Amino acid sequence: MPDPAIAPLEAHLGYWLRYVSNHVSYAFSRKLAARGVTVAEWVVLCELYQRDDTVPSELAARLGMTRGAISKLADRLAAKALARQTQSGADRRFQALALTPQGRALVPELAALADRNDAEFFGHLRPAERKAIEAALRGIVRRHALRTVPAD
Amino acid sequence: MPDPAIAPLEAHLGYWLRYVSNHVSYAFSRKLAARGVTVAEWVVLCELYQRDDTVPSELAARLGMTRGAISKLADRLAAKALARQTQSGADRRFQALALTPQGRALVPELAALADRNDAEFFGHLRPAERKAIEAALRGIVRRHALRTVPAD
DNA sequence: AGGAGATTGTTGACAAGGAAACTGCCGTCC
DNA sequence: GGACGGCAGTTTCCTTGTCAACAATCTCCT
Repeated sequence: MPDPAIAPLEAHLGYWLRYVSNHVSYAFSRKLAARGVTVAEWVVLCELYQRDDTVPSELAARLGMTRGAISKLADRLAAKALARQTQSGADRRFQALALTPQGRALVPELAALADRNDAEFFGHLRPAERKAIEAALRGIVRRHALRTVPAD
Repeated sequence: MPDPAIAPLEAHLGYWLRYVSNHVSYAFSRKLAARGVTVAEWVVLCELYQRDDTVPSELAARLGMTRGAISKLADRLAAKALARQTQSGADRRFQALALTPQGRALVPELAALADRNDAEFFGHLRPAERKAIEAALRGIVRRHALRTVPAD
């Protein structure tokens, strides 16, 4: 008896999603690497840029990462002098993160790289097409009540 | 002077792509974990199912992974008795991989999980919508001539 | 023939994240 | 007021992948 036929990987939408997503992230990571930053670090920097003094556990929840991962990431950012721990609140358990001036100055440059990367991959799509895809993806997020989970 | 405003992460299509892709992969990995298999292992098993005696370097190129990664992956599959190395060709450098009977029997079950996972996330989309997204993603792959992540 | 160069798979060092145990710090309940 | 449970960060170990160096093997060119 012959082996049962199975659907090839390319028949799954999830396959193409992951395929393209990996390439987009990879291309972006190359651009960021030229500035000595990783994608995960960029995401944290971006969060801190928009809301400074954010607490690690908050970041972990928002980015879908472990507190342990954030802890190490914060160390790396501190080693690069892009962020530092602050002791703002009264509760000494909370050790918020804040951008250093260097970090704050860097974010807009990285944001430009992000814009460029997105345009590079999706700029050729017609606006309606873009909107449709984004709406579908947002719809999936809403349907599955996805909130916490892996950033990478 | 106030900080320059930057586009939020959610303004980028790449963000949503990665977000959803990570969730889909994560959900799939949970299903596979129940069978003691990882996503990377599943991909290799699937390749071998459709074309046995595939050479590691070919797998590496096709999957966008390093030869070293494939080597370790092959070790893991061998340890689980799902695949084994064969010495089919004349060139003794090539040590092709082939599924064991257990591995071959397992693949259709895993394929069912993949089908279920895909349906879970994308089954609610109208066929036209599905096709449009897949076409857009395929178009991006074609436009950028993505085939292999330049691993080295 | 025979050696230079390329290719294949393997191995070791490193990076980055998850899981779980551990350390402080806080609030509550007696 | 003091022990106890709960929460925030850290640390340790494990997994998995890349990178770079390596040995074995083949190809080609003279």
